[in-house]
Amino acid sequence: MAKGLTLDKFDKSLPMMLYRTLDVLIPKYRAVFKQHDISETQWRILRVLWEHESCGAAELADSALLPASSLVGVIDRLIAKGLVQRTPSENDRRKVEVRLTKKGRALLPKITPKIDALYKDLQSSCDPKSWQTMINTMQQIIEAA
Amino acid sequence: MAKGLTLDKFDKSLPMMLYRTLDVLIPKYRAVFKQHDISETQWRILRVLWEHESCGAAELADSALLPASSLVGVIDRLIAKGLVQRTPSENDRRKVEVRLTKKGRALLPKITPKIDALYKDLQSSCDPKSWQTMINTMQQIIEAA
DNA sequence: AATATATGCTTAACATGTAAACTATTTATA
DNA sequence: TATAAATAGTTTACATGTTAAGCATATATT
Repeated sequence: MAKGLTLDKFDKSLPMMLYRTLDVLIPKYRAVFKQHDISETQWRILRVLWEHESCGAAELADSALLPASSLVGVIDRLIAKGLVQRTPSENDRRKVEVRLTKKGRALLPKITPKIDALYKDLQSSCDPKSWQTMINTMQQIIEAA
Repeated sequence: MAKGLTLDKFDKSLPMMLYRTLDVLIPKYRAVFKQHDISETQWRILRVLWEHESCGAAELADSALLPASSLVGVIDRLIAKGLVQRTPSENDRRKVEVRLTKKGRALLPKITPKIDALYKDLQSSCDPKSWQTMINTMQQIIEAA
């Protein structure tokens, strides 16, 4: 809020606080991803595939918090980079399976430690109890919705 | 997370929780804004202008948490709807002043009560102390950044 | 005053989000 | 089984985000 005007009630509202928090966190992540020429969105895909060998598009979109229609282009670009591949499913010919390539899999252990370090650092700037309350309260809001 | 796969550590990470929380909140807001044919982004602009008669573009972008380059198009579309106007500043000819039109100002009291009600409802689903801890912890993260 | 630098906004190119429609299958139902 | 309905993914059109560059004006330096 360097030059920002003040509208206290608005500024401290939950949506604005969520946006603002992301606005300070994501650039830090992006700086890491940029070193490996991927976007934060692309990272979310890779991160899911890392733990789930093969995913249908719907699962993948859901797990990475991407709208299905956005996923298409993101996967296209990951394929162009040789990080994932798309295979039509055999059982259900509507489905598509997405999986990491060797190159994609090789990328993850290079990035993950940096991200983990970043996260640990972030977490250490907060009281653990407050942190947990923050997470739990968000979880509660999500579940109540 | 209807169909979402489970990656507990990832799912509960702060960025993902922030995204997920926004993902449940923003659609509720959008439903209100849609009734008045504006987007959530446009609303943030109007909301700021409501309390600040006339804003330079930089202030406005900062206050509404929009990148300056996005602001241009958003303002263009708000002008097309007749809700705001752009006036070149007299003192500094680089600057532009943005302000509500009569129509724009008239829109606000129609939307605000619905948004306030929505917010009150949201807040009532949480323990006030937890809520405040959540907000404070985010504020702390923002300031630490 | 002349030049350099900074500032404020805009433009451009591309990635992603949003909403709705569309296609090809599959599954359910008459 | 023929038809309707649901599902999986894609496409489209448009709004917005991201990054970098561009342009005009203003300010600082010499």
